[in-house]
Amino acid sequence: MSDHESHAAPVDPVLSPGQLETYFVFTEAADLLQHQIERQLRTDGGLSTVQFQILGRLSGAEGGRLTMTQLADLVVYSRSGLTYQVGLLEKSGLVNRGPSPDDERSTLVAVTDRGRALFGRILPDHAQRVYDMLFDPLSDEDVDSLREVMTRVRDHVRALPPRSAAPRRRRADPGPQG
Amino acid sequence: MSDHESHAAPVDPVLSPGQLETYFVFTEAADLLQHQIERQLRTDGGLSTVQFQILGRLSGAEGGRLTMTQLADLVVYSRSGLTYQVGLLEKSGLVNRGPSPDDERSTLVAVTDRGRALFGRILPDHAQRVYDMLFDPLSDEDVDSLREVMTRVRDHVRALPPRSAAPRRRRADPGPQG
DNA sequence: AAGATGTGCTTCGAATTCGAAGCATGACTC
DNA sequence: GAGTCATGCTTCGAATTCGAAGCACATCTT
Repeated sequence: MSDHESHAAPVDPVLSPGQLETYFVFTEAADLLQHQIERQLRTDGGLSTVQFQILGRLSGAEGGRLTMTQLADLVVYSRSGLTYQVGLLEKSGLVNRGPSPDDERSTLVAVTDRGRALFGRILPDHAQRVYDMLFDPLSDEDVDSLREVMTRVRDHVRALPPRSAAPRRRRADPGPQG
Repeated sequence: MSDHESHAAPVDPVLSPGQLETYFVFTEAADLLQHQIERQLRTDGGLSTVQFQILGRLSGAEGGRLTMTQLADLVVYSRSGLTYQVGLLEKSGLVNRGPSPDDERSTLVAVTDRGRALFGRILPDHAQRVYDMLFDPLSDEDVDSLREVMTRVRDHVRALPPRSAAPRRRRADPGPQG
């Protein structure tokens, strides 16, 4: 034990006990919800959560279509994963893919009528299930508070500089001592 | 579709607009956090989130050991998935598996010293990262509120009757028609 | 105490996931 | 307008995921 407390003494924990507990409970609850939802959607409509989200985002989008990148960003999914999932949906006739007039590189994904119909058919049951799991035990104030807090967190995370997000080299980086 | 509006009239949406928005934002934020954390842990300690959670749960457990089932339940993971992950951790010498004295069927998983060491080494950075992402934009009251709300949700979901949870046939099921 | 039913874990197979690499188009500089 | 860097998407390979089925032990019933 040669710790004659130099400069770094008792090492303040970065997270207070309350924060740690909050983090754990948040994670646990989110995982539980996620698994239940996955199961429900699969059973009820034969869709995975991502597929459901894709249909939902497209149904809500201007003109019912979005580019692959926009979609990947909205549903928080990898590009390659999205390619795979959209491929499945297209095979099932729930979405279409076509070239973008604006940008020759882009692919526009659009919901089909069947896609909209399926989404509309599934939504009520899904909403009911979400209500039973998430909102049933919460008051209106709880919901408002939760929305407010999570919105702030989401915006904060989205605004954070991507940690190791230079997979593609950045342009002429002036560097540390530029 | 011979729906000549029978008893079910305008179909009140199950979720209010506020609830729907809350659900979306919650999901989005949780997914964002999850992805970031996954990446950070992988980069920083060579572990997946589940592996990290397993080490954490074991480190915090009485005697540093738990059965596979207890562990699967705590980290919210499938049994077979846990078998796989624990197998990986064992290969890396971070945990041990052994028979349970109480129940010959059970397997007891225990953290090794190396496992504890690794977990302890990784934790601070992880905590810092969680702070930056989740707690930085929140006040103390926000954190308290979030913990309280999520605790209620977690307990509620845990208490719910498993929806389609009869993967193994139930005992002498009288069946639909006796 | 034998037979039936329940529980704990692993194996197996099929589907999904992601990052890295590849390919094509766009944008910017000189 | 050729060269260079940036962006959008897909392909590829390797790793992970889950449920169903299988195996072994435990518990309950008669």
